[in-house]
Amino acid sequence: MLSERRLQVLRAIVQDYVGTEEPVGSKALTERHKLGVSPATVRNDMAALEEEGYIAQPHTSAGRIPTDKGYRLFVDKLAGVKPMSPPERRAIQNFLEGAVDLDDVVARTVRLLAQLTRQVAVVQYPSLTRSTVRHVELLSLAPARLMLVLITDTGRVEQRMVDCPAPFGEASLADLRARLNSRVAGRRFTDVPSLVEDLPEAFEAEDRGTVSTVLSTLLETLVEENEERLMIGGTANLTRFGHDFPLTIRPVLEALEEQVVLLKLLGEAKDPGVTVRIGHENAHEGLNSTSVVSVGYGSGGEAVAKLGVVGPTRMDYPGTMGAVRAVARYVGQILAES
Amino acid sequence: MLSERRLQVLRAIVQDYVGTEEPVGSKALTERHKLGVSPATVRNDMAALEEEGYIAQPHTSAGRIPTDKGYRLFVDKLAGVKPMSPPERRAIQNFLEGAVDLDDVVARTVRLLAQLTRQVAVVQYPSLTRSTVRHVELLSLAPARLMLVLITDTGRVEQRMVDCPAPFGEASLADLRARLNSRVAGRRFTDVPSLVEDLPEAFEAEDRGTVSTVLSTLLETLVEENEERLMIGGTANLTRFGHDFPLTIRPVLEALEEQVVLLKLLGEAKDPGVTVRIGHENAHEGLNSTSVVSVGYGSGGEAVAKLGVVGPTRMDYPGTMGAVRAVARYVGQILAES
DNA sequence: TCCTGGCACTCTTCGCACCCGAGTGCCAGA
DNA sequence: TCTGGCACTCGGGTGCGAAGAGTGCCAGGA
Repeated sequence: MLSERRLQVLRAIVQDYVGTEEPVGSKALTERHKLGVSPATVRNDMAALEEEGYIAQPHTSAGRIPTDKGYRLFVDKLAGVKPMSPPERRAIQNFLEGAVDLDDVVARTVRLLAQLTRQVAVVQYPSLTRSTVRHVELLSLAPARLMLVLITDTGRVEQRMVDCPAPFGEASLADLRARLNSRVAGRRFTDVPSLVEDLPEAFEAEDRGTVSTVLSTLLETLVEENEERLMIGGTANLTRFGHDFPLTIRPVLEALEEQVVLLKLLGEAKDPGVTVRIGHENAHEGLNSTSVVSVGYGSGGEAVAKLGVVGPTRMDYPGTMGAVRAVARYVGQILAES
Repeated sequence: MLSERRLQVLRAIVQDYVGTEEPVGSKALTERHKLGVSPATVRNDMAALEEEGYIAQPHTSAGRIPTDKGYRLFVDKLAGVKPMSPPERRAIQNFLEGAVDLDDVVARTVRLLAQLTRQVAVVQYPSLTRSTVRHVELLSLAPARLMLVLITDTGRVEQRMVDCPAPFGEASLADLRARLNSRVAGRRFTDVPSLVEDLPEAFEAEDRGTVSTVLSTLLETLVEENEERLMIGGTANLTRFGHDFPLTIRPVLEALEEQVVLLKLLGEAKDPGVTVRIGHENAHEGLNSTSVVSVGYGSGGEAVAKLGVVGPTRMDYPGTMGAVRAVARYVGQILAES
């Protein structure tokens, strides 16, 4: 177990390194932090911390920088979440309240997060699977062609074309629309399949094929998780990454373009609170020198999607976590109101 | 007027510089291109080209690189559009045909363009203003709350909330829905305002307020050009920009995040064919060292939106123009089919 | 037992001088 | 009008030495 002072030394190293972006030495540490001990003592502590794998030196005779393990300890034990100041909170709220529709909410959230954290922001659209159905609409586009429109309680709209096996009359269409809505409106997505199972039986034989097709399209839409979209912003902040960054930035940009990777990344965060994945803790190789700070957000008490930021492992964790948490909270509120 | 040979020299300089990314000297030119003259002659030609502002040297005693003006001449007079090869065409078509909905079409187009050109691809969603209305749907969410859903012929869906000044009965709603659709379905957006102008008069006095509100929301949605969205991809290709690129890449990333800037950029291209904007021809400062190759695309004969790529001024113009043109053509086909 | 000051050692990072080569401009001659 | 030759320029790479930052270790003191 590390002594209290050694933990303080680690904390100081992390803070200084995050601030200066340069390896921090024993002398500089004692000057900038009131540790009450001499550089020599700090050197001993540093040697111990290095032994344990919390810090490392880029080359012999350079200062120390925290390792992933060091950041992990820092995040878990040494630093809390820095709450947003009241003015910041008001600014967040004001900015989000101007949104006119779901796209706008997400777009504003991305910009806000990117600005607050000065990092790359990722916001997942409210997921379908955990939402409830607000309304299902059926439109006849051609004799044997329907459009299915699904509206969720988070204001999201999905549409699908349906090619009917047989022509479908306007009366049947109205009937189906009414029955469908009376059964599923207000219900959770996961409950829908069992609720509509026996619906074809209520129709004439000639219409059953079409009804089944419509239903299966609806169910497909409901479970289509890979359709989950996300929005990214603040990529310009990647340029603050480091000096050697042509090599660093490229895999990150590539990873950010792979929606699958990002969705998986956000999905991994299971905690109710803010989740931090540091460096190699990220499964994706291109993100091995980045940290991901993510959190779930939702309109009710329950999370329907995730949002977060991606930045260098050398980031201001308390501040970033605070910003992410605050934004998630306010987005949830906005979604609940709309 | 420049002699034929000098134009050839310029062409050779552009081609070599695009290939090698290094300033090209007179000796190297005569070795790599069969100009039939000695380096000394080429030097004279180069001096003339430099005098005219088509090329420049980064420092004394370095090779020459083309200026924006030089690229402009190259694009206008010295190089055509390189057509895609049949296999490439087939690949494009196959890739786009797998798309399931409009979002998917746009997403695939972006990826395709980025891969083909190895540059940043920008695709604007089919614009509302030039489209026609396929269907307008009205849903009652609460006694005094409606949702307006607008479906366009390009498969795009827009939804808006409408807060009614007075409760609106289900019968009135059906009436409005029917009248609205009979008037505007299949019509162009620009014609809609005059078509619905007198609609409130057909309703009872108590409903007129609501009808007007619905109509004005609809009209707002139709003209809301700033709502035009776009999708960006291939930003990782920015890392191939150059050596000094921390400074170069940043303003580009920032410009790419400003949708307004990009929309304006694409919008500027008025030509029916492929438009190329080189370096300082781009109004936005951050894009002064990039070129934008863009073209309109559409489902019918008419363009409904734009797409293009953003890359360094040192790019393969013929190839890029060919790829952009081909992709636009096939996207148009796909949209027409759906 | 733990902290401290001192000291020798290790590396990296300039700054500087230097050379080399690519490329140029110009000129005289074909 | 083109060509070959020649002197000149300048950026990039290399080698060396000094400076500086930082470390590890050790012996002495609370």
